[in-house]
Amino acid sequence: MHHINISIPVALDQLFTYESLQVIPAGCRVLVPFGESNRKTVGVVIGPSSCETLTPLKSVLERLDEVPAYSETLLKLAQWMSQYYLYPLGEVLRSMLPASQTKAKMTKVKLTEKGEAAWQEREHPYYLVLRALWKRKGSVDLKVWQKRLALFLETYPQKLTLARLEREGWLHKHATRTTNVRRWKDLEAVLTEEVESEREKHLTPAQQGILCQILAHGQGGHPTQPVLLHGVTGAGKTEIYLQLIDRLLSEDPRAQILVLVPEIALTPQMTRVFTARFPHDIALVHSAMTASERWEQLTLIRQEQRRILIGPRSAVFAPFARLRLLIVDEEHDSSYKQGAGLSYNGRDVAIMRASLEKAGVVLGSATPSMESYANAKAGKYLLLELTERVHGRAMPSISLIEPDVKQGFARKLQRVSTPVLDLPIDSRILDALRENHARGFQSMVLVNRRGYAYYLFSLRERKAVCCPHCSISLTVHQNSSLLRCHYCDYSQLLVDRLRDEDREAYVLVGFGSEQMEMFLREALPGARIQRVDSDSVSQREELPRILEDFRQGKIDVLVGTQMLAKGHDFAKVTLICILEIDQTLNLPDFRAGERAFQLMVQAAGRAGRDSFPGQVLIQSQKREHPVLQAGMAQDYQAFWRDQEAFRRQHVYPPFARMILFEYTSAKRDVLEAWARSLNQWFKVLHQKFPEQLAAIQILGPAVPPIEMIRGRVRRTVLLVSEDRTNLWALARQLKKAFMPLPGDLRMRIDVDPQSLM
DNA sequence: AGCACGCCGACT
DNA sequence: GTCGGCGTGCTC
Repeated sequence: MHHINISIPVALDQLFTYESLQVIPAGCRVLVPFGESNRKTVGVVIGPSSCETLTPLKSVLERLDEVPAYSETLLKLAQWMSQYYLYPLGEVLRSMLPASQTKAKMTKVKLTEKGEAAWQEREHPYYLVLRALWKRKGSVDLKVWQKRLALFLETYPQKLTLARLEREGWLHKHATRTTNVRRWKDLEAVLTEEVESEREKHLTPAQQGILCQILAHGQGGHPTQPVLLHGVTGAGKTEIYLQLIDRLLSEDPRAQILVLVPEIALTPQMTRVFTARFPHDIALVHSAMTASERWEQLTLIRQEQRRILIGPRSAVFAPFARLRLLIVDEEHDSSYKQGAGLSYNGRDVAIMRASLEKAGVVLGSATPSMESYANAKAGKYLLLELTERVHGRAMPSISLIEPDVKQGFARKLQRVSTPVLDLPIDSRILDALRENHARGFQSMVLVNRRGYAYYLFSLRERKAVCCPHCSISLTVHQNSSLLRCHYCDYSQLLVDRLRDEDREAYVLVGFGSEQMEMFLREALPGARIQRVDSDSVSQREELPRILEDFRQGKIDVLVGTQMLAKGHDFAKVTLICILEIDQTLNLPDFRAGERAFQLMVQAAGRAGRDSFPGQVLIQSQKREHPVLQAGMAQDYQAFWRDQEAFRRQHVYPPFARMILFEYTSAKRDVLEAWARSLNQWFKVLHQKFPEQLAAIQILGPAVPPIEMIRGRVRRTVLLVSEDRTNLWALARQLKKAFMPLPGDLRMRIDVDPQSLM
């Protein structure tokens, strides 16, 4: 009998020891009985256990991988992530494989025959409930089902529980078996369709120089240092990636390469470029794929049937056999940071993985994050800069226009469809749009928020109409017929909220993408206008289709949120209008300036890619703002100087590290009492460890800008310090000190938070 | 995080 | 008297 340590996906920082007849190597998944009910759970073998135990051990039920699912480096990476992100190892390991690949058991809820009959009979008293709970006949995941029930009872309060419905014979619970644990199976060598591979493009001397420096950097042993490739938009960074990959593959035919891209850039266009150059080498992962499709692509990488993987942040965990190079494109992009759960930054994990794999890593961006640029300046990264566009193409011009219209205006609710007196766009910008269209070119208009109007303002109460579950105003949608919360998806029909005579007491404030689209349709008669935001492109295939239509010239003007400014290249777009940069700058967030600068420069990068000069018009009342000045000149150095001073002065990243603790509870008084005990705890700690805490700022417990989300009140504690060691030590203490948390309190830890809201 | 145990209010 | 609410505590 062997004793082995196994990591289980539970919120516990400990390993569990099991018995096994065979020796199972580290990194293999196993099926084990866990907990009082011995529920079947997938664990990961960490190694042999040496310690003697007094209690009898349970036995491993089944070995799930012949060859470890987690390589040695992936296990090390998981351990590093667990430490760095203060997250239980078992949960980290689970997050590294595609969802539902590690679940052994799932509970489902199914209609009985009696239930199905009622589900189909309109007149049945239970028709409404059952329809709300089952979108179609068949099984529903228990958790999903319970959420649906809660939602239903909110509108139709009555006494209904799962147990009662089960007892009355409408439904029954059943557990699906362990069969959906994914195994690696040998794929037949997949035939790729014959594609004419595209020839390399000729590099400019500047590109050639960069390529040589990266290659030289990687020679003589291991390329230990990341490369930060800072190249203006249109400087041909992609071509450098392609030729770098090509050189590497001809040097080492078994080498594998990871290309990380922001989620939004995973369009057919992007993959076409890589596939054209390396027709038989591309594996691809993106969010529209099902778990099994991803699993299949990962298998191709694992079995070395493909040498290049393109994917979003989660691709950084792919089971490479021989990873030699990692490329992080648009490294500044905020989509590399996962928002919920284990909130890791794909770029940072990529750098750690590169170092563990002894592989090279190249970060590329036209607007590097201040974190990466600071690392480069400090000599931790090799900084390479491309300052000119290929083929001597001119940089687009950016001009700032101080609006001749009143901003922050409000409009009567009743006459929304008639032309309004206050215009959302300066007349010069509108003229430029008209003229550009008349000349046969395309334009893009960027606004900050989806929906129709930003919010509905009650004149009587002098405040915006808010979500009942979140302390945030509801956004007006669908030509002001619907109110929706962008945090919890709560929605309410306007007719349900106010009677007709009440309408006089409300006004609409702000132009969302939906209303901007309507406005432009009126203002630009004859132009074909399409809106792009997460409402209009909810279906997965829709965005690529719209972008393709746009590329083919079937659309004249794209209106949308900032997602338009990211990574798409359109040859005939010669005018881009950014209407609300001031609001971006005004956000109560120390990264506001960085976001605004990125938006301007990235948007400018979309304009005039081909042989037509591009123009960017920024509507702003802050002409003197140094960030806007830097943005207009597309001068990263000027931006850096301004923000560096500001961030150093306030000790913000990248000159300090941050760890954010968020505590939530459904009850405000519970949370307030909790905040007091946290304060007490910090006070005692300060007395005990004055030196260690001297260099750490403890901000909070504080009320965050959005105090309540999804019916849970929030408090935050922000730890800031330049002293990494003591910062993490304090965070670990704070995490441990109150475990387990009393009552319904929940804690979320966000290391290197992207947002402090 | 699940899941079971256990101790109190309101229904047949 | 039971059903079912959710606080508490454990998981090799």
